[in-house]
Amino acid sequence: MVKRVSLATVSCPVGRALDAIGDWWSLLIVRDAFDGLRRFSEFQKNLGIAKGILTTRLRNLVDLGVLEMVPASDGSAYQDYVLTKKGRELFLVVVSLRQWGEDYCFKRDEPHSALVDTTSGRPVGRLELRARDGRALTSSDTTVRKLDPQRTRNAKAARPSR
Amino acid sequence: MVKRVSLATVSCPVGRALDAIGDWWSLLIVRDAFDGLRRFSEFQKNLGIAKGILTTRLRNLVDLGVLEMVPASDGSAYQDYVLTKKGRELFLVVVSLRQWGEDYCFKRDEPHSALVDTTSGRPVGRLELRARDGRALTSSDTTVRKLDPQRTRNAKAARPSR
DNA sequence: CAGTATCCCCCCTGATACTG
DNA sequence: CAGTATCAGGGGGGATACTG
Repeated sequence: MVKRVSLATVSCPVGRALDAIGDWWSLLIVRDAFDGLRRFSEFQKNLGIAKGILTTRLRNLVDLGVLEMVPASDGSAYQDYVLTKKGRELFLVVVSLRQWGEDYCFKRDEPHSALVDTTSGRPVGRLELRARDGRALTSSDTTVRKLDPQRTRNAKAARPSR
Repeated sequence: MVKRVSLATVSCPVGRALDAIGDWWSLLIVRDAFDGLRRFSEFQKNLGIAKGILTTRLRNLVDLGVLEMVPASDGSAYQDYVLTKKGRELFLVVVSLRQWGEDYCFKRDEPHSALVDTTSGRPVGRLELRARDGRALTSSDTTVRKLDPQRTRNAKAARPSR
């Protein structure tokens, strides 16, 4: 996928992560994969995405190593798209978005889907960030230690100035 | 910001969250805000974003209630853009992206910025999701309990079919 | 400094039709 | 079903100039 600017080489991990899966559809596909969808048509129907776009996105995610193609579980001639380890480790990204969405993108009492612990069937707890010694941390307890003064993006990399 | 398709009304919190802050620049702006940037020019220089785009994005984030404008701390005639509570609670989204980026978007020994606990100056721990009873959970321990069979997006909401 | 205004291009997106 | 091919459009995105 060609982009205007590339964040693939910036020193900030957030930038690189967004470069990989920060586009409009990718995380939704990953979310659906967590929900058990595997087939082209399942993604297409569930997302309402155009086939061409879906093809591009799936290929991109496969190239990135987030999804992999495996022989279809139902024995058909096609492939299933399943999460790799790299893809499964996007779990907390999806969960963090889910929790924020639940907290701030719904009106009171407006129903939404919920993430449940399969063992107990009860909703999961809140995500937490802790210090090495176990103290819970919020944004005000942390700083980014920058390792170099490099700019956030690699200036002019994407397009020669006219 | 006008989009082709709107996810603002889907029942999945992930979709709604992405509808709000899932575009190319918004989370980068939020990340910079966590890093202490407040001024228009700071964002503009650090992101390398065009001024017009930045204006649009900042306004969108203010409209969403993620950022708010406050009188400039240096007494100048302009405004500072600071995170609201809603914005600060995107912290874990940014952290999850950061940790995934650190794990999968850098070569071995390639330097990257790190999030440190200000008190100890040491890198923070890993994000964790736990069940209500305290057990750590991974993606395979959870399921989404869907509350209605509504489609992921509101079909045809954005554009009448031709 | 902090935007606004304008121009323009390219790519993303979506729709439709087609193939094995 | 699982894509590929093709086309049209619209808007995101960048550069530049301008304003208070």
